Amino acid sequence: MAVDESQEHRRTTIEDVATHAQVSRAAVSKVLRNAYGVSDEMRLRVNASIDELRYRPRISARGMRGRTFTIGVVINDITNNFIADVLLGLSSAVADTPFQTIVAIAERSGPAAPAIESLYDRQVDGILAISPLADAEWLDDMGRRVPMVQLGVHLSSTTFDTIVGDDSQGVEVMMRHLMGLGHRRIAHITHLDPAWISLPDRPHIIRQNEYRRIMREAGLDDEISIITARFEENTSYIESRRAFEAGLRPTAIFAGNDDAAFGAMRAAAEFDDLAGLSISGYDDSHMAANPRISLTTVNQHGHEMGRRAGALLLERIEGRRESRYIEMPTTLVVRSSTFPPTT
Amino acid sequence: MAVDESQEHRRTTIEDVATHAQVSRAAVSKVLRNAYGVSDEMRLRVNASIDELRYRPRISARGMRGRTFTIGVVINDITNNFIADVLLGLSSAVADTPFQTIVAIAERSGPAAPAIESLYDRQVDGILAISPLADAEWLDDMGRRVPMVQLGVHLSSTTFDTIVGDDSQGVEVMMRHLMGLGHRRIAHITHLDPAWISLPDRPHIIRQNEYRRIMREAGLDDEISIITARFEENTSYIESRRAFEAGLRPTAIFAGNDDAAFGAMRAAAEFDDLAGLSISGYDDSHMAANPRISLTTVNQHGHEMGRRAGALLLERIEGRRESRYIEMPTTLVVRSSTFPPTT
DNA sequence: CTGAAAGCGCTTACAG
DNA sequence: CTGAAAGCGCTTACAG
Repeated sequence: MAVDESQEHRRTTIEDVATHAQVSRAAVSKVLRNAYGVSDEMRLRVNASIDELRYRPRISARGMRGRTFTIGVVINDITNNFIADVLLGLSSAVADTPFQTIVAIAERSGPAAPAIESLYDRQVDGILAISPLADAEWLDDMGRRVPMVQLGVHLSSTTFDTIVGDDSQGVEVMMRHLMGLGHRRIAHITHLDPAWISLPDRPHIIRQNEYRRIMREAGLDDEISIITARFEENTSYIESRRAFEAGLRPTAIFAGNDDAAFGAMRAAAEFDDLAGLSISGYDDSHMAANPRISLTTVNQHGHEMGRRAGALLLERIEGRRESRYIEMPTTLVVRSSTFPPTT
Repeated sequence: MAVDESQEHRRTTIEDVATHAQVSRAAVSKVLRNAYGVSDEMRLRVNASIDELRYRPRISARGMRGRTFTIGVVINDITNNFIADVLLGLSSAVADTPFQTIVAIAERSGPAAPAIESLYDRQVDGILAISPLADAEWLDDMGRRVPMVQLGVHLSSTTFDTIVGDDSQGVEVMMRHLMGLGHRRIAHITHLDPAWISLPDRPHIIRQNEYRRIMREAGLDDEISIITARFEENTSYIESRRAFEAGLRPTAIFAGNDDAAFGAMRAAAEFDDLAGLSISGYDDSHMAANPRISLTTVNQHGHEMGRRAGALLLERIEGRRESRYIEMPTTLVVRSSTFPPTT
């Protein structure tokens, strides 16, 4: 005997508890959900059995009759500090509810659809999609199928809620800061989306367009120069380096994201005549505050965005159907990586 | 009519597809799973209906009769680069399988149990627990319930597999490096676990013990000094600062983790007489390579660890029952943050 | 208060 | 090749 005891990972079920406590499955179910109509004596007995057998109900089975009490989040970059802040904010909004959060990680520059569908297949009660790489119509359709909040892309929908940072404002305060210091030759680092996506309102596109607009309005059309990289340290390093080698000599670089700014820093360090280059970013990630980095950047208040996204999602799960569109202000954080031009 | 069409988020079911394609549910199920015994004509018809209705089977319902094809990962720090590398490695191992990965994030210094149980409740087919903050017996019991691999803690079990970095070796090469540069007054920054946990073999404990052992064996008992912080930039900044204010003046600091090293850097920058302080870390995170940081550190090969963890987990899911214990070598990465003592 | 029964959406033997 | 039926582990009306 006992030969196969640990072999099969058989789960304890509600039936086991019912047998052990000598009651019906329905009774166990009621105790589980604190439903009305159970005697104290029965409740005690059932709870004892639950503890003794270390029973935990399967969410799947539960989900067949209703909710799974699960919120799914889709992200595409696990090291991104802004996303980490958003997740912390979401946690704070969800903490006192019975909902659990699970995260699906989409491929870095790959489509968000597989990750979103994977959550949908697992029957989450709601989805938070962070800057998803997906078509507007596809997202619309998804919003029809499951309560959804989208964070980052300036895209309003009738089927899901949207919460974005005020990217125009963020870029404006940053550009005003740089121009105020006396910079005119300001380059911008942007993120290249894969060719198959045509979603015009992703944050980096807005930032790039605003950069162009502000340069033009300042009469600096000729100084506009864009380094096309990715919002990631290494690609930004490579592309910045390539641009510097090709002769680009701005007095300031405004990177569309902190990681891209870090990459530009690394590249600039390799050119003696770029010692006086000002560099700024976007996101106010943790390392931006490091004294050796001390990056001027734009804080998007990710924690608060995540918290509000969580609140919106809970409302939707509870039945709200009208769409919300929220734009949150940003804050300029001035540090020592930006200073007046030295040439 | 049509008043409630978008109101209820009703899902398309296998029944809907069967009706639409004029076949039985069993037939749809077979097409779904590419099972034998379906005529080409029927397959075509069913697939057409599936596409038209955009039908996706519920994993929950599927899971009731078998697997959910889901791997659950538990992490406690979303911004940690080492963990990000592990996740990428896991993805590469799981990429060509039907398994999907979902992540549950445990509270930063809180117990891992709720996150692990949440995955278990959702009936994942296997769990990868990264440096879980949990009792050994509790983990043992969990391993009996579900295929599990634990990464990080030097803890061998009969119910789950373990994969760890060779922390002793990592500390040894780092200490040898520092001592080789001529350092004798070497301080160590460690991580403080919450009081309720008593798992002696977490990585930072091993690192601290090795540091002590090597110092003693070098006859440097009197120079041993430990800064107790957390493996996180800000706490490390605060505690390092406090130690410096109290008069601690090492020539080198070996932090048990890169983020802790970054915090120490920030603190040291505030003391003029610490300009010649060497600082090193552990993990080889992305920012360690930044030219302004250029941190000497230990690479744990997180990607490879994650890949092997994924392979172990798949084996377990396929039925292996004997436990594996794998220890992976580390590599010293020397950069410019360490140099001979200046005093 | 308590429990028998139906049902959620799938898959799996099993007949035909 | 095709489908009717049972069953997975829960919850939910509904009787008693």
